[in-house]
Amino acid sequence: MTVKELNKLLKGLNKDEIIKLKQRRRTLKNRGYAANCREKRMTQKEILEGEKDGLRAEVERLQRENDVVKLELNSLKNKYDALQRFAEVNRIRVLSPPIMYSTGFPHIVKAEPSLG
Amino acid sequence: MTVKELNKLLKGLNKDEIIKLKQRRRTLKNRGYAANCREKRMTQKEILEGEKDGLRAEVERLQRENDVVKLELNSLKNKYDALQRFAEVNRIRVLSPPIMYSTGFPHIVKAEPSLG
DNA sequence: ATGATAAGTAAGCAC
DNA sequence: GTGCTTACTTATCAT
Repeated sequence: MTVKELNKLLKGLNKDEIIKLKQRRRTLKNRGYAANCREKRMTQKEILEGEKDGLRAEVERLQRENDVVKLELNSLKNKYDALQRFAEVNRIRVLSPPIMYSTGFPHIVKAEPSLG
Repeated sequence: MTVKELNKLLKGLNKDEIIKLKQRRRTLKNRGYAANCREKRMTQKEILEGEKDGLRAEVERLQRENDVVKLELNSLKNKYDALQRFAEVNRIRVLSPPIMYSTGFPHIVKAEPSLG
């Protein structure tokens, strides 16, 4: 390939010999181009598959994250509901003053739900 | 192609003529196989890209869903905190009986937070 | 002229 | 023998 001009220096040849040599050089280069082309095809295919794998991993990550957040949400919903029931009980007791017994302390009508 | 056996019926020929014909048939078939192969390659590439697109869509869907759930979670956290502060106030009032004024009703020390 | 790519050809593998 | 795949060659296109 570095013989680019060198070949031309070999001009002391039959003209069709020169043509044949030039054609030979072209063919060899084409061989390289073809190989190049094939490799590029495979490379791009691998890239594509790599991107696919990356996306699949991302999907799984997001699904796990999603599951976690949904569990958190459910858990908090339960806590919230429990707290709300508890608050309702107390609000009622506040709005209508608690029954007083001889102890002088208000009667606890319902046990507190666990608040985690 | 349906001339499979028909070619053999044409056996009244120079033996190398027969070989040449068989080779010709093989070459033509190979041409078809090659085209087939190329088309398959392109098809599979398209399939791969389709799967990639599907996964990308899935990722976006999950991200949106994730965002929604996280917003829900945050919103509920706020509600929960507000409710908890409210409950604390009332719980205190319950544990140490509310101050009574001349009206005979307990004094509301702090406004209730909005409970949605 | 050089590089890339599509189509065709031939070699080799697998059934 | 048939079909598929790979490497090579050729034709063609763009730079």
